[in-house]
Amino acid sequence: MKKYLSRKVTAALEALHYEGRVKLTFEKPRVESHGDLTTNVAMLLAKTAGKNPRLLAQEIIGALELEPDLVSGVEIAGPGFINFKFTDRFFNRQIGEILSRGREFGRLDIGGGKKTQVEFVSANPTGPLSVGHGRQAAIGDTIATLLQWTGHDVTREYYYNNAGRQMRMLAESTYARYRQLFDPAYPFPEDGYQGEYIKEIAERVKSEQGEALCALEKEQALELCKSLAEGALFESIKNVLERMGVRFDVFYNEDSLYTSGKIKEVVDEFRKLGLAYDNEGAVWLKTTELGQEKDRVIIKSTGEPTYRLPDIAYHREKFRRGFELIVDIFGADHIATIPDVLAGVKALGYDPENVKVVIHQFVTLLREGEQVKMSKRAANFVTLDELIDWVGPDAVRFFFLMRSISSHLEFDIDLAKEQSEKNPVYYVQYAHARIASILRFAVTEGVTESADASGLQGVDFGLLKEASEIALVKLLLEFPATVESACMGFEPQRLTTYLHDVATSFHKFYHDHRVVIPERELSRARVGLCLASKLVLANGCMVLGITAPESM
RNA sequence: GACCCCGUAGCUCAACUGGAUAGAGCAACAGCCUUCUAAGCUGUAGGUUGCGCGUUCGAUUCGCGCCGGGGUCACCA
Repeated sequence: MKKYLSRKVTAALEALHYEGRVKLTFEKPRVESHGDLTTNVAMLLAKTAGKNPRLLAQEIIGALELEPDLVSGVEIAGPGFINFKFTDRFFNRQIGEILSRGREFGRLDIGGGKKTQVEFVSANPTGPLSVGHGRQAAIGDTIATLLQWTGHDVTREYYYNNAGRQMRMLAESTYARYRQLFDPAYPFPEDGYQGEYIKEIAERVKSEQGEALCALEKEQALELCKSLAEGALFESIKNVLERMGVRFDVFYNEDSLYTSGKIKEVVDEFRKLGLAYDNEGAVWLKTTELGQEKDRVIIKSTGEPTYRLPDIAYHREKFRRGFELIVDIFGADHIATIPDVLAGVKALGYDPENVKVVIHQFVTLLREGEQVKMSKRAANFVTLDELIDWVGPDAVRFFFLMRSISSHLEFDIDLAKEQSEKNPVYYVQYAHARIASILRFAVTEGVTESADASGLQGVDFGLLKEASEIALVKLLLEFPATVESACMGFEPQRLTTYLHDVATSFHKFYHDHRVVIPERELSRARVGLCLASKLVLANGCMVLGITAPESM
């Protein structure tokens, strides 16, 4: 549609010798009465041409050569918009295209097979995943799928660290809880992890090992506790991710950066570049020379690196592994680390433009109208597992994706739990199930042989002329563009909003017109429209990672 | 104090990257099932887009300054 008009208007501009002065764009007007597409070229040209935009528009229209069976109207409106209206035929003939592309409808080629990595969740195995991780999992997984749908070669990656201070504390907490099973007075470390899950892990250690750890040297016992706790936590993390339908291709261990010498390599290289120096026993990175406000420590005086160093090394490895587009999904609390990492990567000779950092804001849970305060240390925090238990994986994913990434997300548990029939996700799924039901009925009544496109050869979709039919078709045809804009802007909420609109448009069509009717040809055309709607809903749900049920 | 995100209907949020008359869902009110799923549809009401300047044909969107909420500012990750 845009392509067609773009060709025609360009030709007109050339005929008038206005070509190349401004960028020609078409947009879908918000208001339906303004037509199907609009362009503002006349207004943009007005300045350089020194003419009234409405007069210019008139000139352009005069030079246009359009086919009347495709375009039914062209008019000048407002300050100088040129509005185009297409014929119903132009739209409804494209239903056939949706049907023939089927489960592929909405897929695009624009990525050109670009090797792309999406890193997300990346929580260290020190506790169960929180609802915040859940939002990240939903966002990351959906962005990854969107990238696949737009023709990128995508790797989903989880980066974790099973060494360091946090893991040490995990081991000590587990060990203390274990010892408390035998001696309730055994002291618990001051900064230990308070959560119940530590006690559960300790119970597991006891059932597997009995009293054996009490007899061991403490260091040895801690080592054992660490690996048992890590194993248990990773198992639960993978389990809950699986419940959400998230599967990673690669789990990348930070430790491998040390054992393979990559960390040292980076430090040496910074020294060689004159970007690293020693001061007060620590190694500093001259981030000031890289456009930052102050220099940063990369190796502490204790000899341990700060998080920046492995992060930089890791990002370099991403480039070295051949990723052309690197997408990092981070929570708002990690925002401060990004400039250092990007500056470091740039200093090492890689283009930070190829790293897209997507930062999402936090999730607030509401229960009985009260905000649920959450802290990993304190015992009161809602895990992702619990949230899924309450509202189900589809609602969890959909809710997490409904809001724009940069907005705080408020998740009302009671609403999602008690009034689930009012969830938008059910609204969308219901539309899909309803269509499935109609198609089954159409088959029973002999309108078509099967509930797919195979029985619809030679159907004349031109028979669809009703307002709610055409409105639905137009909306369905916007699916690929919606996938594209959701992907390019890293804004999955565009898709949830869109699917809700499709469901609304379908419900309205359903309400206005019966599908299975005596007029056989019209009935078959409507079956085609139902099928096309079902495909768009199903494909959209697939991208969002939620189910599209055949019945509810 | 510095930097980042947010501020849109009573509530939760959209708004296709600067377009025309700012839209949905809850909540409120009034209607619609003898018929393919009423988990649905139709209508009413609800707004100075936090406030003020500026940029231009045109601003919820871009810039500056305030106000309010959240976040980050370690030799923690």
